[in-house]
Amino acid sequence: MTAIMLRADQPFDLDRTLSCGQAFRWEKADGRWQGVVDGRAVRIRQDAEALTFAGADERFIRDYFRLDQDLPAVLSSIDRDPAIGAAIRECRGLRLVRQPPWECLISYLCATNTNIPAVKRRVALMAERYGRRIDGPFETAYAFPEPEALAKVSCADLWDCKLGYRTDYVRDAAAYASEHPDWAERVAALPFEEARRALMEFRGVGPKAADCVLLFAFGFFEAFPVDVWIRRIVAETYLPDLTGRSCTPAEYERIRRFARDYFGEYAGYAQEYLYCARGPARHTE
DNA sequence: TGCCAGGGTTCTA
DNA sequence: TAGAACCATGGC
Repeated sequence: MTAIMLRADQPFDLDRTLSCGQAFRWEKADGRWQGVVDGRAVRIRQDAEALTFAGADERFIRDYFRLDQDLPAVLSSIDRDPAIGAAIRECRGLRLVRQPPWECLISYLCATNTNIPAVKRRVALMAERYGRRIDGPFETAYAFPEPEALAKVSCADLWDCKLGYRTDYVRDAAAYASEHPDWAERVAALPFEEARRALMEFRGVGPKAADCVLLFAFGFFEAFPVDVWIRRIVAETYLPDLTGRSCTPAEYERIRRFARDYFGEYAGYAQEYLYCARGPARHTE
């Protein structure tokens, strides 16, 4: 086991960070989190300012959890009103992790019109069946399958991973990514709006999924994904003239541009804090 | 049992 | 171009 002593002036809340719904491969048992990230089976726990972990080195842990990002400065920049202020107080220490782009893309392809437990199940099934088995600090861990591995899977077998109508989207993305292994590097090198358009070239990736991948994998912090929860919060707090229940493309565009102008370059952090602090109907872990 | 969920695509007017 | 229909599944 390796330990990091966190700086008192740089808050970090492991529980908030891993339970807020941004990543789908972590589970908590006996006070410890275990998950699979980028081919590593990682076990980690937090006791106050001590972060103890196995399965990865300190550099990887710092990079994945963005421990070197100045979180107080980020939160100060988005703390614009009592609503986001309350979310910041409730969830202080939540950090946006740096997810592997390929896994993040497929995870959010699987996250359309569904709930978080179902997404976790789909991702876990794909990993168990088509991912590489990993030795680590806990038993039977599987890496998320590489594009080449998923591209070879039959439609029926992928369907059996509970993907439903998303099956063809995953197969198409796997075929493309295996033929263009530099796809993520090319997206990362683009300006934000161009990167967004590039991600939406994948069939099954619309504005919401693209914004999630930009935020959670590529570190475009101005991305502001609008799901049903965020739309509800924005309508109640910031844009009361929003009508109806569905989010039309024009409305999505209006909300994300409002958020970028209002919260600034770290609007994505505001989104995640509002999402994490949302009301009592939250999902179960 | 019905509604809802980290939506997107396709069809139609 | 906007709105409606449709899509599979699982939690509650």
